[in-house]
Amino acid sequence: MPELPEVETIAVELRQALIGVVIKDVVIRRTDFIRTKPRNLAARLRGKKIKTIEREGKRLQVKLAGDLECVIHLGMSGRVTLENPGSPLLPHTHVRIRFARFRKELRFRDPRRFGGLWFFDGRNGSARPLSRLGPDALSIRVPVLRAACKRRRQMKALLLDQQVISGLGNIYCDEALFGAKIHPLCLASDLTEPQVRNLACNIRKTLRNAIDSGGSTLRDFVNTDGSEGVFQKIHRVYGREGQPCPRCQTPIERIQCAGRSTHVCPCCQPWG
DNA sequence: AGTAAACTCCGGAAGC
DNA sequence: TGCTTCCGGAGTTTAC
Repeated sequence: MPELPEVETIAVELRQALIGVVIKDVVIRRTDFIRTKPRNLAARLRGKKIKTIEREGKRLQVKLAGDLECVIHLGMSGRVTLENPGSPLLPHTHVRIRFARFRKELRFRDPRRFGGLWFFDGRNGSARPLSRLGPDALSIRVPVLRAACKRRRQMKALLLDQQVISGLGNIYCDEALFGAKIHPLCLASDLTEPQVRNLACNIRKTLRNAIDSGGSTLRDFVNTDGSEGVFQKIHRVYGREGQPCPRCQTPIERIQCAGRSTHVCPCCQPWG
């Protein structure tokens, strides 16, 4: 499940490899994986240089020469990889991008197809069917969070809303709320000023920590049972139902919040 | 109006 | 072994 830390790691790696690289051609194996595109996309991509690669929330934004732009969203099961052109195509590889004078090709896999690619130019750019993103969670500031918390809404539901704050998914919501000792079902409008400050700090810290350990840990575990190892290393409540809270040893509980499975320490995160 | 819940997409994984 | 059920990011729809 690529969340902000994974997307950030991917952005760094793609940037190192692909800035200044020129596209040779694009193989679209599933047309509906391309969610929006200008006319004659394939022809327009040919020969275009990659200018910038940025992360915005859980999305990747790739800017190309000639006012072309690509937004990548990985959804639940999306993977983007640089591979040798000859290596076997894994199932659900929907798009391949090959380059001039760069040996590897970029592949997009996504079994569940919750993700996708959006291409824009000056003409379709104004009507993007992508929602506007709130301020980035990795650098969320107290005044912004304070303003968001004026609403009478369950705290976790608010944090999951990408239009309020962008980048937090199910896992890091639980982790940040645990860090701040705030119950996910708390009304945002009931938070005290110290709680807001603490939460802002914990959102940044949780994500930064995941990026820092993810960068090395993810790589160490590639092609092994990697996700498991990383999981146990950095998550304190997520996926730990029944296991002792790392702070107070009380068993972690799993509840439902905003339709998502939610992990909480009933002792550290009192409700009401 | 603002919030919440249900529904949609889909296939992997878990459970029976 | 083979079926059914659950799960979820995010947009849309529906209801309170």
